Amino acid sequence: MTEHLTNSIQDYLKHIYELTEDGQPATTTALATRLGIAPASVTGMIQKLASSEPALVSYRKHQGVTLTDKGRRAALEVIRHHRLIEAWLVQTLGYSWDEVHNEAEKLEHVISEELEARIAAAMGNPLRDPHGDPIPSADLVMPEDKSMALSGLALKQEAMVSKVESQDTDLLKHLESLGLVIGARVKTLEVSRYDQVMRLQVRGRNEPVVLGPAITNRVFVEIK
Amino acid sequence: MTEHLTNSIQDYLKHIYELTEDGQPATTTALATRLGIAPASVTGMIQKLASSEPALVSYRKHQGVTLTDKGRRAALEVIRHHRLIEAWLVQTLGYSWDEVHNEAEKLEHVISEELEARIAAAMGNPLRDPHGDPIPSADLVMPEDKSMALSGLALKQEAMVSKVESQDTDLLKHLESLGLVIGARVKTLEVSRYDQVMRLQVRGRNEPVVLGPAITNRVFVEIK
DNA sequence: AAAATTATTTAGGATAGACTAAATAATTGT
DNA sequence: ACAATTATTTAGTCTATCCTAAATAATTTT
Repeated sequence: MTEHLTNSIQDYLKHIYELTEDGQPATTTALATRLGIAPASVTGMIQKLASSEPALVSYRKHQGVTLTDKGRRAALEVIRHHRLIEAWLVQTLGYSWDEVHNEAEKLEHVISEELEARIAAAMGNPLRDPHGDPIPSADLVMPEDKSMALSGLALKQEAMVSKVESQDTDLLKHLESLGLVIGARVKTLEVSRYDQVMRLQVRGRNEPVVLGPAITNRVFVEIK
Repeated sequence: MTEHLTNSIQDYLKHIYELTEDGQPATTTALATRLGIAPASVTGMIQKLASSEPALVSYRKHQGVTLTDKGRRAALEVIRHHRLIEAWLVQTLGYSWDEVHNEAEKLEHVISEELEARIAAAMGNPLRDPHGDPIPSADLVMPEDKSMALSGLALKQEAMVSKVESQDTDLLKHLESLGLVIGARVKTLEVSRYDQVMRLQVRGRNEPVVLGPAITNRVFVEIK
């Protein structure tokens, strides 16, 4: 019984993947929040995914959900689609990074493997999407992500912005105006670790910028 | 009550549009065949579309269906999406005209107006898709289609191939091998009108080709 | 024009995936 | 450790869209 993966199921798997990246099972409520549906509905779907053949998730009451191998591969497939599409729309249709998310959210479920391959080939098999997130390879291996939150950077340390974890258009536009885009070089001038506030020198910019946790926890860097 | 148009409803409207292009209402069975579902299911959906506010189709029992103005605009929107996407995939990802149909069939339902506009702009607002079908304009006007079936050409008449009405990959490949692609110049050498068989000179090709109705009724031409 | 055939509609169900309200389990605060 | 709070699950519904079987209407044949 080769189960057809509906849009809805693909979304569940994608979000479970993201919620379990820290190694912890995903909770019903967290999933419900992300999916924008009621917790009770999530429980129902989870039970179905856990008892399907083959099972896509592994689940024990009140213990949260994790992906099985099958489920993980399906999730990576969707994530690969999403990130390739974002990169493609930005590169070929002049979208900006803050505009592509919703479009990719819909397209990710309907492109064929053939189209996926053509998009990837047309762009030379990119490793990152416009937000800096790694794009799983065609054989569904997620590239190692060596980035760390800006808030984790030590004093006087230099690094390069490698990823921004947000789909909030306003925030993304703001970051752009600060020069905090993928590839930007930064150096910490002052850090207040407790509340994750920092003063930062952005290469190519005269004035340092002062950032709060809403930003320092969402902008990721790699030490060069 | 702004009804959300589901994929399913968009498909109904698109097929009703195509079936009613000859001015005749679409029958339940014809629609069912095209949609690949049971006639009874079509009746149910039609009744719903006819009684929605605003109505998308106009319907009287046993008399078939036609589109209302609202319905026609919705159908043209889907058709515009479909044809723009076909043109786009062919032009930017090297698809051939016989491969894009299924892909467009899925994408047509999920692209935003914004993406539609960007695709159209990137291609200079094309008037025809790769099959030669007219692409409705952004304000949903279908360009006049002056083409006629190849089988309707008179003896010794010259014309240009302007459209091919088929999604059959094998047929499309065959036509390609005969040189019968959009833009090809042809001249009728011999016609057997009764059974729609004809012998045709294709410009740039040494030997004439002999064609039966499976082809002469699906290849359309414009007299230059 | 009656009979036979074909097309269409009605009636009754199924499934997917959401919801709410109520019940239960787990966690947190004191 | 017990009470209060929060998270999760169960039970029962709802909507969209499909299905099959049976009934009816339209069309075609004779």
